[in-house]
Amino acid sequence: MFTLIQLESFVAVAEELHFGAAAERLNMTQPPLSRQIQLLERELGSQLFDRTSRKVELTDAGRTLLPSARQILDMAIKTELDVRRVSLGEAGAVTVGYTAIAGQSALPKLLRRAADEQPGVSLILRELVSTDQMDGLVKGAVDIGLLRPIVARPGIVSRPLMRDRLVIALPADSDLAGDGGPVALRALDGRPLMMYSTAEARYFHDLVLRLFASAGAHANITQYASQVPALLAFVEAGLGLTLVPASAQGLAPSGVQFRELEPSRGIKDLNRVDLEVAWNENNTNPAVRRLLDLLDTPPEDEGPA
Amino acid sequence: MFTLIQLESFVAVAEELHFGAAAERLNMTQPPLSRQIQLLERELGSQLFDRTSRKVELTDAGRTLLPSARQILDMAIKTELDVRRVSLGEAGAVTVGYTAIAGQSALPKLLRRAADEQPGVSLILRELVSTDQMDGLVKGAVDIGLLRPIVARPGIVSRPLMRDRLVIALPADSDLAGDGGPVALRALDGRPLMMYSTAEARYFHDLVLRLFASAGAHANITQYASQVPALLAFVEAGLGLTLVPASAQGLAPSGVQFRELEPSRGIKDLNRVDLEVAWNENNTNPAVRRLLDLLDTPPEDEGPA
DNA sequence: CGCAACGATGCAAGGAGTGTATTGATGTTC
DNA sequence: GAACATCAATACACTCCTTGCATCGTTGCG
Repeated sequence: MFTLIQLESFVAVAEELHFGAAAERLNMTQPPLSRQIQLLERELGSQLFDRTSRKVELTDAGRTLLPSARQILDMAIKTELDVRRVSLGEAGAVTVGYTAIAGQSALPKLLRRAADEQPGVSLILRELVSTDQMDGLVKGAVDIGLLRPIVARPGIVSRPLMRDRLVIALPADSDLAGDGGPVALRALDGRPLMMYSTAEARYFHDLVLRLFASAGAHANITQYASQVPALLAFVEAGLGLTLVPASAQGLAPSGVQFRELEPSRGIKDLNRVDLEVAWNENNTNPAVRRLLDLLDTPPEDEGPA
Repeated sequence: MFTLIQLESFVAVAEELHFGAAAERLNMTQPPLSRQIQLLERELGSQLFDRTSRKVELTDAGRTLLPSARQILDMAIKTELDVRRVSLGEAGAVTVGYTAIAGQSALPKLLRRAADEQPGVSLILRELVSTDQMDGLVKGAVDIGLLRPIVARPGIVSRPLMRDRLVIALPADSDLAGDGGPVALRALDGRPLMMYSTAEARYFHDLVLRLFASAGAHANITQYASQVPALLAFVEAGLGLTLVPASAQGLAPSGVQFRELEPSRGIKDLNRVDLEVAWNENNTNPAVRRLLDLLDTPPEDEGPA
């Protein structure tokens, strides 16, 4: 694993394209700078610069690294500032975890109410899959989780926040649209399917596959995305169809239409998308308590009437 | 500036909450681990753990650092894999920069066409403000920029991609909606305004302020966000109104309506949102050329008829 | 071809980091 | 309250790493 010093060295050379000038900028001499770059190249197994005594140019690998290097360094600086800020006794920090889907529904609400009613609270927002949120809640790294119901862990309490279901998103001119009524899942057999990325929305990925399997239909996945608007954009573009939470219909481009899943045997029970708010009962942060109170509403089923 | 090793040490202790177990996990002994944590605490000026010989607990500062530390380490690993991948001679990598707004319009199109017509190209996507994109184009860190027109730089060529304008987004029950015709900007005077974050959408932030100034109206900004869908969600929730590109109307929740800006003196010329594609004429990457060809379409004015 | 510029390499010195051994503090049990 | 086990912090010695100075080798330019 490389060091941040090596990344800084790399960025300086990549921007100056001259080892001597870069060294001067970093307040060091050229030879150790040269060696840091070589160490980095060895670490990454990649030549980062094509260089002679007269020219220094970035390779493809170097050009790939540069924006990421900058981003990592920026994050390191920002992180240092965040930690100092909290440490200096500013308003309590609350770390909120949310799933990709909660980011489209429950999170905006929480943000709104927090901004209105608790302007002094510093929210640290982390998009995490539900299992990682639960780990974070157990360990104290996450104060509040917006996650799907999973196996309870000792010390973690939760409460229903939202209940939803999946609906079919079709291109405007799809032959599957019919008269506007529910569509059988079997009718989706073999159609190009826009699917949730397993890294960011594994629950939905798995739920969709379970729905297909229960209907004996083949899920022909041709594209992945982690965000519902991206999936819907693919549908609008005619790349295929997808299943999204009913609550996401408000995000739809105009060239997308929605249909309910026909509630055949097995589908009705499977097609359930719950969202909970969870926290660690040993969490003593009063700002967390206050945020939880903001979310103290009964479950609601969202979707068009 | 801390080291990634220190972050790894911190994460291990934060997860184990026991220096001995964390040291074992890191294949080192406890005393140097203790010292790494102390160095990190000194570097950040913050106590990260409250600890005795019997208990180790995260402080607020520690809890703030933990998710960021994880993210930085994740990014470092991902970056290393990306660089190796490019270096191993896989299909050419193309770094595409895009503004927050282009991410809602031009980018999805590019992605679609690239996936269809150039499946072997590895796209590295970076959301950057236009000036940072231009810097990246000059330096070679960005191959293709999707940005607003800014002062040309030597060696950078550009081409119009999209032309747009701002429209008013109102809650469904707004008294400003009138009969559906254009609304004067003066009528927005003092209304709660949802505004673009300067960090991510400075151009739009500034354009909105210029429009207000030219109409002699006061921009009463009460919320910031970096993404159009978030701004529209705020409008739907009744928090106020906003100005968005006409092309974004397809993203609107059902509880939001749009009105044109009345083309009074000054407004018509100011209310112009252009998007260009730019690249460095010295860029020799053939994959870049091919992607540029995909985007070779005349300017179009997007919006409802 | 000669020359200047500049990255790479060799060497020495100082600094940084590790493990072993030990100390000091903290909870628990009796 | 005392004894004890556990465990983080500290001291010391040793090894490795990093830096700067000096020099070499290569590259473009005139």
